[in-house]
Amino acid sequence: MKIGELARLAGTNVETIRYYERDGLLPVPARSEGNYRIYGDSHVQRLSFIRRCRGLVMTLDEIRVLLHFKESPQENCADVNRLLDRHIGHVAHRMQELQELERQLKDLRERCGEARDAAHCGILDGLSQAFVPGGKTASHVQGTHRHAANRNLAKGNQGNQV
Amino acid sequence: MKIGELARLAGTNVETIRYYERDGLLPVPARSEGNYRIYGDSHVQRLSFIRRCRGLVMTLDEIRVLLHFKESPQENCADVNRLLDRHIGHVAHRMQELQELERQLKDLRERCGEARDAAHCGILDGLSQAFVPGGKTASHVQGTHRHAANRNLAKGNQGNQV
DNA sequence: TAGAAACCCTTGAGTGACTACAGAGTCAAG
DNA sequence: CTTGACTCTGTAGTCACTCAAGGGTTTCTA
Repeated sequence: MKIGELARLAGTNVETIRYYERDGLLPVPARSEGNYRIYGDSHVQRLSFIRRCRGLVMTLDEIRVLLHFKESPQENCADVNRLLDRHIGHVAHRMQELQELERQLKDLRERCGEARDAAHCGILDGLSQAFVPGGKTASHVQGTHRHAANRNLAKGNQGNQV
Repeated sequence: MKIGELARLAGTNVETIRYYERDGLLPVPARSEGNYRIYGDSHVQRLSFIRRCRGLVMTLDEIRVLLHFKESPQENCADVNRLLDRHIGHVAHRMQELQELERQLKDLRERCGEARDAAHCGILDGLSQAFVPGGKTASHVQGTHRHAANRNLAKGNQGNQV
């Protein structure tokens, strides 16, 4: 099959497939006479695996580790477990941060019930004072502002994220 | 004061300040004889405002709107309220996504209790099957994977996020 | 069989909000 | 006068794509 069909089957778009190939996540496929990439079932499997992992907001590097284990069935999978545990930790951590963030934002929102002139807006006042903005962040799960073009995965944003 | 002191006072780093200047968030400051940027209290105020907003995971564009209102005290602040409401919505949405994500990851993790060979790892098995990876994402709040160098704000990642 | 439409190719740039680095200049202390 | 801390500009890198230009190939329809 050609790249367009692979894209449809795996729910990706074509540029992403070519990007994964450049990035070494997908093997370089055969080419047709007209220089078109030619794929088979194994590519569908592998790409689907990658997209499912991305749907779980793993980084491409994490996915690389998982792919390595898929290809080395005799190895011990303890690293897979560790990777997933760490990833779950990231997600949990990010959720805590967001909860704190939500609390702060709601606090702030309550400072200005109705519209008035900006000089007396409680929100702007609040933002001008030094309330403490939580702590540090060290996870990799992202994505609240995302405007367009997310086709069918929980990408959240262009980086990777939990 | 010079840029280093401003950075310390506002809890930013120096490159970020220059970046904000290029990006139009901070006014172009005066220069010393030796071509050093010279800042005053108003810069500290403004930069701190920006960093507090960033701590609440607002985008630089959102912050630009807020700065505009701070500078136009006679205008009606209804847009400020709207902006914050939308932002809170983004955060809430992202939290729901993360909850779903956590559920899926924990499901997956339970498939492989202890280490064995990768050929029989329930996690790799699970990732190879077609469980549905949630829905689309359209927020802008990010950040679970973030590895280093987050100094003192809830950045989460390099994009912006809720 | 011609032409159009749909598909594919490569290359390069753009996204957001920084971060890092190279190579040079400035300044204060010892 | 040297050392080291600080600053300057400019450029490239981050992450995971996404988009567009400018061309070639294949397939469908008239």
